[in-house]
Amino acid sequence: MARTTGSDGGKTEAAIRDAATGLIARFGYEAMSMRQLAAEVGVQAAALYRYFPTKEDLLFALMRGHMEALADAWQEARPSSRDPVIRLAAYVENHIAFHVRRRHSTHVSNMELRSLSPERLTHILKMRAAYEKELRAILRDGAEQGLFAIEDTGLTAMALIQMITGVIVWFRPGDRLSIAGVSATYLKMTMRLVGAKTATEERHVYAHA
Amino acid sequence: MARTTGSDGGKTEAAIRDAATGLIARFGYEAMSMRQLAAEVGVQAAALYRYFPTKEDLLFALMRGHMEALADAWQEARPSSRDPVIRLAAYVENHIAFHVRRRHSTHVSNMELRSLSPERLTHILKMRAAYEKELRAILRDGAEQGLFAIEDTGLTAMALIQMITGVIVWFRPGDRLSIAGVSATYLKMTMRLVGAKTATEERHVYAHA
DNA sequence: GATTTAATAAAACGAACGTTCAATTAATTC
DNA sequence: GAATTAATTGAACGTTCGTTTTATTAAATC
Repeated sequence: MARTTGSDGGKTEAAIRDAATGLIARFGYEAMSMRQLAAEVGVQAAALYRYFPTKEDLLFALMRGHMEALADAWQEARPSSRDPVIRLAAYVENHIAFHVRRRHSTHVSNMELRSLSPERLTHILKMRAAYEKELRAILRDGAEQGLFAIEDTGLTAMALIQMITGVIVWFRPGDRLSIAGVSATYLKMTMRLVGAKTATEERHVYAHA
Repeated sequence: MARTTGSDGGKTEAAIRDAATGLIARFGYEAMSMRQLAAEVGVQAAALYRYFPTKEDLLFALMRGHMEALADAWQEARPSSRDPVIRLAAYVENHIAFHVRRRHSTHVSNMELRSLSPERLTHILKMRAAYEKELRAILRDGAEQGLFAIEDTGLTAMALIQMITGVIVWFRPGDRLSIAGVSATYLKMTMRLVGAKTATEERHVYAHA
């Protein structure tokens, strides 16, 4: 046999990306063989090489796609308001929603960086840095306006990112908690962590004093 | 040649563990070959099999050793006080100090769980669960005594663990920040995150009101 | 100092790996 | 409907992998 009935390049490439994301997330990049991936797609191993010249090209394509989707999602979710509290809330909510929605893809991008060539590693890290820079800007603005009580903007940004990305480590859709509930709780923790004074909290503080 | 002058089983095993921890942390478990490890130790690949029957046995030994060391460190650092604030501070400080000190080992234990057999994975996860249970107990006690403002003990514990373990992702000894400085900042963020009312903060709140 | 045991080297095993190549068939173009 | 292009197969290549076996030498024992 050779070309199969109904075969289509576009569909096959998408199927490869999907299957690879799942397999790498589950077993790891090194542990996934090209033959295993081909079997998952329903194709022979050689067919993969029409779409991705090497295994590493495939990994890089997945990671770049993930980072581009993340940047796009944030552009879409970014609020027009200049209020740091509103912007921080939007950042956290978009981050959690995106990463839960794309759990496997996130796992790949976070765990397999060391399998990238130095140039490609740098490329992905730059995309990540640009995204994280947005959070630091929000924190800096909030601190300058006296809305946040922050010791170190860089440290706080890293702590927040680790915390909110960590959701995907334990969260499973259909758990006792809904995505919305988890997101709301993480938002409250975030606001306390940065020392934000919300209207509610101020009322509580005054009542207490 | 065969047995070499000055060769010693105890020393060789320790050298294998050290070298393996470094190599797996850098390149990943699957990517590290037994020949590469042997070369790092300064020995032939076959010699490794006198100490660890299989590659997976070696990985499991490293992970179990890491978790045991973590449990020991916490037993050592655990305060006699029953005050949740003091206990939480001790937990966070010990956690950060331990993980920074054993960065490579931590990376191995956090990233390579999927290379373990199901039984061994369960074993390591149980050790981890026991350690994290201590944190949940502290948070629960603090919440019950009205010292912490926490929505969900389990969620908060996970968020805290992700946050304070994340230090090792970006922290490099000899950075612009000292371990003590980072630890102090993370402790403040922790206390705010759980809504702890410290003496200092209460004074500040009252002065503000 | 002979004997036993511990530690290692050297070579080899079969299996699996990423990748390539030539052949073959489906879909498209003219 | 013939010619061309796109998609895929099946088989093979050389390499590397984890692991085993056998032989050899250093250290420990008596």
